[in-house]
Amino acid sequence: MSKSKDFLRTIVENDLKSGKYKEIVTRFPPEPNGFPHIGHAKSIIINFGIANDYQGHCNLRMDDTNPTTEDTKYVEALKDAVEWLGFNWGDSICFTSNYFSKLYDYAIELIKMDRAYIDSLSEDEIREYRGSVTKSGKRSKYAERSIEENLDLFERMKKGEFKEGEHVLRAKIDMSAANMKMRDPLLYRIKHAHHFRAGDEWSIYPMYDFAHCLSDYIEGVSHSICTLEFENNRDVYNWVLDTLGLELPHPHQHEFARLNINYTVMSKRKLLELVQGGQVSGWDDPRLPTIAGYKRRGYTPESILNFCDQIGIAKANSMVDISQLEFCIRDDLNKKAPRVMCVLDPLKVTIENYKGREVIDAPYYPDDIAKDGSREMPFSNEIYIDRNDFMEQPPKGYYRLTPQQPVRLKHAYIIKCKEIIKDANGNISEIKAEYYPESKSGCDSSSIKVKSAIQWVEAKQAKPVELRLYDRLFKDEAPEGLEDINPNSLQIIKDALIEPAVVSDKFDERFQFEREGYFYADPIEYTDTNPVFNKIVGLKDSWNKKKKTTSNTPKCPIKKAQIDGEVIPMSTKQQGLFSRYTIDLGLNSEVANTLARDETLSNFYEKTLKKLHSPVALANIVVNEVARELKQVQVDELKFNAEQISELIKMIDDEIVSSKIAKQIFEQMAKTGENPIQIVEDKGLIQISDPAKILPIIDEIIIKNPDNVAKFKAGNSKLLGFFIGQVLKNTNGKANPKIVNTLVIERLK
RNA sequence: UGGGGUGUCGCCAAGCGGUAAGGCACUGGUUUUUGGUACCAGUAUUCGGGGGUUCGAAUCCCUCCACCCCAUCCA
Repeated sequence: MSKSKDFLRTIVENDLKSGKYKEIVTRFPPEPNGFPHIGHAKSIIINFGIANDYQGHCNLRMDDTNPTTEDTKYVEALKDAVEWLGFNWGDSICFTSNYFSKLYDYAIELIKMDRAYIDSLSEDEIREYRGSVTKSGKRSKYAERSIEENLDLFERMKKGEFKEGEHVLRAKIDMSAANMKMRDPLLYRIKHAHHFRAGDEWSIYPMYDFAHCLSDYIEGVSHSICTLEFENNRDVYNWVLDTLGLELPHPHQHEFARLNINYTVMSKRKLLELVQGGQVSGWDDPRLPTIAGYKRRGYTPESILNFCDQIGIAKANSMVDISQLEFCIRDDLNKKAPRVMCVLDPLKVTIENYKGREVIDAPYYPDDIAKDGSREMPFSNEIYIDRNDFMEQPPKGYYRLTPQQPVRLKHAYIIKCKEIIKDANGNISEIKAEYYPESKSGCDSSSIKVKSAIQWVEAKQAKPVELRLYDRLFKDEAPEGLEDINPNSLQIIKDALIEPAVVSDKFDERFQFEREGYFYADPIEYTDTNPVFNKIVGLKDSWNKKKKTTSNTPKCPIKKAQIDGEVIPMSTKQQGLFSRYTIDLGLNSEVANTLARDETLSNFYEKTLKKLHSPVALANIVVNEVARELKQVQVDELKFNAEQISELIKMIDDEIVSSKIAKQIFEQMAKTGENPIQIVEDKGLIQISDPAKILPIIDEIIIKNPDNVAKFKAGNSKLLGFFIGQVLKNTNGKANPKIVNTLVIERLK
């Protein structure tokens, strides 16, 4: 856990520390209308992970408020995903549909408070009345219905007396809110649909904005973590809980950026399209980023967990490179998977000087993996090697078998090529070779040096095996649609040859096929007579890469030209202030500009000026520090006043305190409203300017950090900040930084 | 365009006024009976741009720019 904390855990820790919540409760709240994908995995890992880290609890909740799209089979897939990733949801899973009657009661409460009403506008009218992002909306005339009428209508909606679309329940908030989500959001709609759990009991179903916050509340959730697109919904979330006057503490919503990975799609809609359109074989197609797909392909839960841990959690929309995921599965399997030999594209080799046959005992793991186990490999004069591992006219740097270059058969002998047999088309059909009898693996006395060891299988006893090689589903990094599909995303090899022990021993279900990649016995279609392996991921291949990079695309760091937008011109009044500030008071134009354009700020500034004639220093603190406070609160809410600011500046002018300390004092003033002079007295913040006091500290630091001294002397001037920082730290910030600065430079000369 | 967010290496991502973490990718080298693994080394004079404040700014202030989300009776 040396890794730095993500922002959600920081929030959780602060909330725990401040006592806002006694216990951490999170939830993973998918809608059961599709198969979960790796983006859900990220959410699962965040929610369950945080609950685990802080001894809390995470609910698995099906957000089943839309009966027309949801189904039990998705519930099962979701449960399976959570379980596979190794998390536990406790006694039972939650369903929003369990709360339908509670939710209904809350809605009635809202109606009784006159904070919700039955609207009878048509769907189109509702849309029209909502306005747009730039135009405010207008409220429906039905908003004026009496509470009694609303209550009556709502009950009849529930009973199913109306057709779909005839009425809806809406919150009464603000039709001209800048946040579109707050323009009287819909709370309930009529749906005469069969719900996969609630059956036909309900004719009305709650909307997300109403159901979600209340479900969280009902379950005692403390941190309701969702993705960025719900940021605007947070206002509604809080409105519902606040308006109902629910007992504190309320749950709080926090948003993070959803996961995107290049060369794939992550939206449920697009995934559904691929499945329904037959572009893939189903939700568990190994090319899909679904949990079912990864599982079928052979990914381990650990690799997904690790991946999510590596990519972190933040609020910036981002696109993670697929190579990061591939690294994680390789990294995991490298430690776990037994190595075996499989020849994807067999080329027959006859070893002419080898007689008889033998059985070689070959370990499953290489020396650098501390695991035991071995299998028997038959060997004879007829074997197969991969067609790639022989070249008649090799390029420079080719390590494998050539007419001139011998090669080792892994775990067996060194062979050399004697003759190349070709068919009528000139294709190589067989190699005649010779072996070196004294070169056997483990007891090699031949002293022949070879550049590499290749995989092979014995011809008679090798088993045919079907291999399914997967490539990325899309050829485009950010695919838009079906036209971006990679036509070669699936390659099936029917006649690969594998060593017999893999099928007979069943040592494991995931293997590394040496020099090829990691493969997984297909959990559904594998049989002993027709073994099928899915390629999980290839090994890194620096040879292949080297060949490709010859036609490297040169990097052209085209920097987009920054366009400077137009600045709104100043009013005449502002211009007057501006020239007074620059000409009469000698402020720089930037500070004067900021001041002149901001009336609150300039008023405040004028007041400080009355107490102290130090126009530049006062302007700086007002523009930089006071402005920050004013972003949070109104002027009349400020804890400090202009007079105190003048006092603070006076102390800087009189060199009683340094500007660094002044910031510290200012922060305290902003927090408590204490008088600056009082703060200085209480804390003894008077600055130290006496070189006699500072020098010994500098010398001590110089002795303690010989490396940095050397670096500094070698020209690393950035280190000046380090030394000054150290001195300031040693004096609790009280040393006069200007003096420290000159003293340090002098000492290190 | 109103509102809400986000910009730190090719891709993720720490950092919250005092030497620009880490991972992936990439490039060298060492070890290796996997062109794998492991190990070592290299890789941002600079944090979207421009100003300002400060002894000192990725961090504070101003301003501009770019991208994402919001006008489903979806979630």
